[in-house]
Amino acid sequence: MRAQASAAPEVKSKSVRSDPPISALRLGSQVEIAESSECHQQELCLPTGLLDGLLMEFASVIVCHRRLRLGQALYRAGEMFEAVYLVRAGFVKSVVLLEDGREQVTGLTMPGEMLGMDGLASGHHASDAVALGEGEVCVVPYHRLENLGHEARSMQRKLHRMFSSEILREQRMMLLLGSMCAEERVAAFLLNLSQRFAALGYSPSEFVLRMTRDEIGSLLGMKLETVSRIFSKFQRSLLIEIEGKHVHIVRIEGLRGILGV
Amino acid sequence: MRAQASAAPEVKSKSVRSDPPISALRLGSQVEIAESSECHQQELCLPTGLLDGLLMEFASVIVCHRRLRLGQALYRAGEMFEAVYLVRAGFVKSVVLLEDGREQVTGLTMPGEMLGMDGLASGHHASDAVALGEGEVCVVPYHRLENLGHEARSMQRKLHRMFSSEILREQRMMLLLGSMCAEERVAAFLLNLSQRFAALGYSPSEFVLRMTRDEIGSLLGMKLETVSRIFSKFQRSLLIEIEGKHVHIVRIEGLRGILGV
DNA sequence: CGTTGCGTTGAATAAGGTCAAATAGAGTGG
DNA sequence: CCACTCTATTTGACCTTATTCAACGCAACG
Repeated sequence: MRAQASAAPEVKSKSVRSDPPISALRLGSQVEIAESSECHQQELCLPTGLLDGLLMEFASVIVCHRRLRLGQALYRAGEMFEAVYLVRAGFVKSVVLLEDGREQVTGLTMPGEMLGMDGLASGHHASDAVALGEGEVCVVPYHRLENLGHEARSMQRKLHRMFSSEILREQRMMLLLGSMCAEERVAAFLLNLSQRFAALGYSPSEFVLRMTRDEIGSLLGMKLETVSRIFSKFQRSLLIEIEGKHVHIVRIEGLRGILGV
Repeated sequence: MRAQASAAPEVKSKSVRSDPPISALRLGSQVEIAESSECHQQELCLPTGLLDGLLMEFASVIVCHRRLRLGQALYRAGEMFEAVYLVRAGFVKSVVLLEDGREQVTGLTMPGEMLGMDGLASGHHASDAVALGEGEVCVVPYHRLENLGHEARSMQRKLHRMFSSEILREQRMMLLLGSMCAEERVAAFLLNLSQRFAALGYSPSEFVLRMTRDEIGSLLGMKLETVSRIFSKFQRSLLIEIEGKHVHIVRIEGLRGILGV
């Protein structure tokens, strides 16, 4: 039916950007990171100058950038762990596979966020990291991080906090998967995205999903049909407008209400 | 309310111990940690001399031990984060609460394992840690860990691995919650326990659950009745024998089969 | 010895999953 | 530029699974 989003779905996200990009984000100091001039305009990216605290802190140990295209893997499960990655532009999904072929999306990493920390324990990555479109990441070799942590106590602590944040994120995910019904999960998903887009200086009420219904379902522990039905239901209740991957949150309190907040 | 657990059920776990406690565990070196003489005999505890790599490594920064009794909290959500904890005896569950009162058990920590790392990111614990019976933990103040990591690079790496392991554990939990049916979850739960008991030198086929059906259900994302039904079903299929909290795994391959392994 | 918490079980119900069909867009090759 | 294919999405009908509600047994406890 309403399959649409032809020409420029990605471009839209750009037009949607509303807040001033270099707005009130707690920036500690300035940073000598390469300008994101190479960043494709059609991709959601970390606005130049708007850099997450993390990204700034670790700027000095970034050895290189890596471009990714749709479906390309940053790393795969089983590969040697050598670096963690800061997403600079685009979206990356993390996927773990069960022996029997089932797979589950365990995370979605947006610009300004870090991924890859799962590989440290065993020395090998435990999941696949796959780009959901064009993107770019900063490569942060682990041994450099070690040096950094060793030299400055404050750095060490930031590193730990980074790990801990990932633990928290997964904890919240477990809560979602373990104790929410399908509607609540989808509402929580949309609210979470909204908040993260806002933190990047983009509109919190209008954005483009980078995942298919199937991927969203995998992340939220449900089937793609269920995701689709719930999107449609939210639209009928005038909570959102959705057309393909383009989402407009109309009544954010309504979504919050579903979560009982 | 939930006061129970006085004398008997715990004693069973002792009689169950079968493998020699000081068996083939990859111990790196010996350790100068206080003997676990104070360890209550009726509690499952880290056998003297059998210490997890982690526990050994961090022995020098353990400032004190803390006894816990049933239902007592090691920490609660919102409390200041000051230390992580090594479980020496007994079991501890981690619980996170939703605003609306719902709660979910996010983890079960057994002797030799560490908990509390969730508090680092914000400086406040994000979950409650509650003892599932008598127990004892080693208190490892975070600032001491920092020192350790700062001084020795190898220590720093071990610390990171510890964090990473927790991330992996939660990732596996997300997989369980997001893509397994109820029977598979229960089978995975039993197999996981079996493996962890074995690592402690206890029988992998016979052990005592320390959680109620309700707590198990919360951990596995299902209702207590469902847990009970599945235990009964496994018993009817002669995969396990179960009587209250006492479990005997009869056909471990059968359980593995359910997981499609 | 009644009360209370925990566990088991059955019957009814609800939530999601499965299967199938229809539509539309995006991409491909001529 | 068009025909064709492939994939993503939506929706309906039906079915399976797990939850809900309720009853009951058991053991510990005051």
